[in-house]
Amino acid sequence: MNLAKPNYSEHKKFHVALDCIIFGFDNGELKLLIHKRKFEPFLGYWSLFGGFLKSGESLDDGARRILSELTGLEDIYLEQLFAYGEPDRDPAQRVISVTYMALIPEHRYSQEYSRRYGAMWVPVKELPDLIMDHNDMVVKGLKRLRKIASTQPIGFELLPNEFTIPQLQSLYEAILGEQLDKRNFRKKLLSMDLLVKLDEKDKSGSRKGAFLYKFDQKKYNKLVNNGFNFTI
Amino acid sequence: MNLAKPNYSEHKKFHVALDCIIFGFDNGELKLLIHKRKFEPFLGYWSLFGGFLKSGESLDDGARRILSELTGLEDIYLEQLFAYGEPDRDPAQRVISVTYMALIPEHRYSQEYSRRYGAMWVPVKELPDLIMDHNDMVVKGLKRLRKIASTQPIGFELLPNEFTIPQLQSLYEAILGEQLDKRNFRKKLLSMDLLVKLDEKDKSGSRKGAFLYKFDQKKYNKLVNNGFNFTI
DNA sequence: TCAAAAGTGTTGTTGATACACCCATGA
DNA sequence: TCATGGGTGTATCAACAACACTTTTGA
Repeated sequence: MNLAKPNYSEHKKFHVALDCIIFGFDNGELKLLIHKRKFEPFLGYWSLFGGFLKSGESLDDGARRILSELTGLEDIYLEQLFAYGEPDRDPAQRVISVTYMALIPEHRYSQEYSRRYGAMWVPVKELPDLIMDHNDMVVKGLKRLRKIASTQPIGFELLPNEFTIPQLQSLYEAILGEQLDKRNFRKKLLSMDLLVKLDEKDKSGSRKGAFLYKFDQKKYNKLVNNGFNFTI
Repeated sequence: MNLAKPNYSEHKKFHVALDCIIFGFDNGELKLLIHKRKFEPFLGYWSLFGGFLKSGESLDDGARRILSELTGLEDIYLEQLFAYGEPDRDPAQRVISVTYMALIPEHRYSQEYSRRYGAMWVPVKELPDLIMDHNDMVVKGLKRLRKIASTQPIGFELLPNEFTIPQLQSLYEAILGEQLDKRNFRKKLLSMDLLVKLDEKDKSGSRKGAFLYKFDQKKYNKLVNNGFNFTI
């Protein structure tokens, strides 16, 4: 073999897939969007949203394409997590899969898409058996979500634009899997000065109603430039 | 197209490469092991240690194989970092590359291998231009190293089995890129009760000599099982 | 009028930081 | 004897955890 000028073609090629771990939050529960797989092997079994990488697109582009094809949504939070490549992970053929974590406010995902793709939101605590190594992917994704959510303000990606403090707390409790003290939580959040209080109240959760807030992205960006670190 | 039973073969395949970001520590400096690339394109240019994934092996196995081929070392710390897939990242042909971070105690890497592969330890602060997106990979790798080193006891992977507290501190200073107070550092480290003090002193660094310590992996494992969190 | 969730402050504890001097030794 | 790096303790401050009662309102 001529070491100096080998042709890449002597090396094997592989299918590359992208699998999306899609988190949502509703009714106090952290959920995952899964669907029934549309092709063999494992046709009809619960699976993450996935697809194959195409020639002209980057990994990020591919994940974004798959997500928007299957949900109709653009501009959603998406982040690469991990590459899976056990030789026998897909019984049909060798596939390298790169996972992405996506955060979707549940109300933005339409019933129509849900019907069209046989998709369902399931609480992460009651996750059914998924195909291949998809359950491992979710476990790893959940760990990453916890880590990221406690060091960056991504929780807001899972809520409507306007939300209440109790909603936000309930979201963090679901993500972190533990109860939080409401006084400490509120104190901490408001002390970071990232939320804008609105005049309006949301009365859906209680008779008294809770004030709505918005996350101030610009202020956050400024703070970060000055060395600020978000923590919950 | 029959959605129910598509054949994978309708999808494109890609070369998959593994690139190793190899950190070392010597003389108070954090270093990176790079070498002159042995094939076109970019023959003779500085590059990370890399290679192509083979059919039967997992990503981890592939990274481990490449590392052991190029260094002669087994049993070294290795962890997957990130997948790179921009369509034009390799001008010759489309290649998806998965990076791994490796930690090698510098004294374990032999001159012989260094000569054989044209490899060199360079301080991360004075990194030359590397091929393609390898500089990006290193930047990302360094960030991950900082994060991991401050939450898990992996610093020891970069030192000899027996080391002194000042050595350890100097390593952490190099990784974190900041000076640390020696009293606080020592206090914190010893309070975790993970180090075993030996009777011997290392006199290479000073006339007085500093006591040698060993990291107690078993004790650490036990502590972790009880919910212990390492932090520097 | 009452049930149910929203909202509010203080205190104690713990962990992080800042800081200066003596010790042991080989040259 | 002196220059060099090793080794030690305390005081202050900030962040976090624990904790209980009042308010509002629709039914």
